[in-house]
Amino acid sequence: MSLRHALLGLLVDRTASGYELLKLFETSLANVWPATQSQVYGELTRLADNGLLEVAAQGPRGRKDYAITEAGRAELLHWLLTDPGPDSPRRSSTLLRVFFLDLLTPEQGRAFLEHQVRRAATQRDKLKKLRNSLDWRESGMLTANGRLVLEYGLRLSAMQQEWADWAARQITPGTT
Amino acid sequence: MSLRHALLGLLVDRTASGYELLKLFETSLANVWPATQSQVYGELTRLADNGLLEVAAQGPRGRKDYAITEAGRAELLHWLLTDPGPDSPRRSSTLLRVFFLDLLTPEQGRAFLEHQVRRAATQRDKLKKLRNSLDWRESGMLTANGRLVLEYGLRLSAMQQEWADWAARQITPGTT
DNA sequence: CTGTGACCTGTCAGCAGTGGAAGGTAGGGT
DNA sequence: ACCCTACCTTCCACTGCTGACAGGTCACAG
Repeated sequence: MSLRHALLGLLVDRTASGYELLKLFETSLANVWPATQSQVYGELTRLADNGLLEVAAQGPRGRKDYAITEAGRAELLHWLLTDPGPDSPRRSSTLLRVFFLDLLTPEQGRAFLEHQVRRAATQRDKLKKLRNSLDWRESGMLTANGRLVLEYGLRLSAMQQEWADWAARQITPGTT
Repeated sequence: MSLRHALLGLLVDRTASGYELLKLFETSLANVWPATQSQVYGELTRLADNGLLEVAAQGPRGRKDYAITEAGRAELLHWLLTDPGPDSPRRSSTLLRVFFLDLLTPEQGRAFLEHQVRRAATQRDKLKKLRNSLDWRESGMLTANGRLVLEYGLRLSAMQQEWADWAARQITPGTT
């Protein structure tokens, strides 16, 4: 139920339409909290009903510019100071597969893990490029906080790559 | 939709009741693919309907011992050889919060991240204890594959701890 | 002035997952 | 003989999320 807070957060220092927010999700928040179109529009109307947002202006083609209200700011602040609890129990179909990996031949198992190595490496490259592309200046929110999150992604993919490589070598230890 | 495959996997070399499977989820698979009671029982009947499982025996108090069928084995194997696709876009309310961390005071932000450091450290300790408790022998599935997954958890929590520590120091750089 | 594509919003069916209620049986301890 | 606990299953209401469909308007190019 954090979609609402993501939206509130994006509207703190700017007003935007559902369409714009959608784009923002695709770019900045995609790796942290993806959301579909239906979800965003639905949540926006709900937030407006609850008084956490208000329609600041009506644009050209039915466009609605949403702005955060005082109540919305309060709610956001309150959420930020709340304990996230155990970060949603991570469900990973990849790790689930690893759990049953001995049902395959060692060759197949190694192939699977090496595939994961490559996947992680690709992800890592993508993030590196992203970092280099917008590093300097650009005060558009991605400065302070965005960099922290980006760094997390980098470290995560690095760790995954190393782990998968290690795991692959565990399977067929002494291949002379 | 991988719950079915988790169940099939658990039934590969043993037969079990829904109740037992539930316990297995709580212990071994909890960190990789948690499941609730309603889900397990529901999926089991569905799997039996589809012929991937069969009721091998009826126990004392309505207990049903499920066994995997040939069709079930085939399905499981097929799934294992399938590309997992991009591992479910990870939704993290913690990272979402980090994204909006500059709405708090630097002190509050640092406190938040330091809390994450501690959380990760706790998790790490828990996993370490788990590893030490069942390392030797014990061929109960946790030998080969389980160790790989456990190692993933250890590396993940280590990474999270280091990252949160680093991030906390990013916020108030020169505290003389 | 026509079409193509970007902009912009809304709704609905369906599924996976959560949480909890309800109901019942067997076995062990006192 | 009794109760308590562990065992064991089924059902349901609710939420978050997905994917797709449906509908409309502005802007610009040819």
